[in-house]
Amino acid sequence: MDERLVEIVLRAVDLIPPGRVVAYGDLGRLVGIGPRQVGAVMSRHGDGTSWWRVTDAAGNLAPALLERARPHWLEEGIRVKAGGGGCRIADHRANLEQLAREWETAVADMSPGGSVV
DNA sequence: AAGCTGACTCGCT
DNA sequence: GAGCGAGCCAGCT
Repeated sequence: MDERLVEIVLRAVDLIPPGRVVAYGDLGRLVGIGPRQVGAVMSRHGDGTSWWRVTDAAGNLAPALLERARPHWLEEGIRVKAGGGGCRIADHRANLEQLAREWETAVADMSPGGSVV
């Protein structure tokens, strides 16, 4: 796992606006890696970012994380599914095009001249 | 080197 | 909508 890749992933997470959510897969497609790799990065370096804005395609998270994420969701006005599951990602999915744009800018800013992905 | 594991996703039932 | 299986990529034993 390239540290550089880790950074651009974390940048992408930071760009997700409060009250918005994206799926691992979306993030993965954005930066050019697989969904599980996004999860792997988050697992190792997720602390220090708004990791609760990244869920699986169904709006769920690993059980342990669900507990910690819920307060954040409530605070940001992200609706959660009845039954204590995850959040309603379908109602809060971030604008991926806009996210992609901002992400490119952020990455370009952090690494002038380097080749990404 | 072979196998297991995981903060995933998709198609089928 | 929920349960299952297969595909997926990296990292660790």
